[in-house]
Amino acid sequence: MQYWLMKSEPDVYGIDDLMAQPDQTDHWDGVRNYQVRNMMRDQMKVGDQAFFYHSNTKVPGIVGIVEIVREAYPDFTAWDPESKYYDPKSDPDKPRWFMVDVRFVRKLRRVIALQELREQPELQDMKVVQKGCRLSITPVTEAQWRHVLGME
DNA sequence: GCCAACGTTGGC
DNA sequence: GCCAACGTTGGC
Repeated sequence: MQYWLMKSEPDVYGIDDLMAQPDQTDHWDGVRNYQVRNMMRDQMKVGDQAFFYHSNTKVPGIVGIVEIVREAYPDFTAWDPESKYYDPKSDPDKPRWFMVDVRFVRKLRRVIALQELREQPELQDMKVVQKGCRLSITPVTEAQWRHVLGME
């Protein structure tokens, strides 16, 4: 089992939006970065767990936990001209972009702010605390996962 | 294949 | 809203 951190802007799609879905499950659409696509497509497995992270907000940080419940399949928003994720270069016969389905597991008892993560010597190597990290999905080691939960 | 220009991300 | 970081695009 692997661990991940998945970023989303709460103004666009926050953890409360996921909780409001039927089965508290939704697809993670809109990934338009090749590195992230490759991780999602090649490495993410059903049963993996991920931190749900709120970015671009007053207090960015980890707010909850989700689980991968469906492995990568084509991101159909790439073919929808009405979607803001529309990509005319994605050929339905050879999909360029992929998404997974995630299910809400729980909220953390409190938000663990990016600032706090940065203060932890044990988390120096965590991708999300590194300068200039713009990937919306990053891997988390088991040690990092446990450490974050210990801060809750 | 280089690289400047441009666009996006996301913390602050 | 600013701007640093960095990915993508496209001319050459």
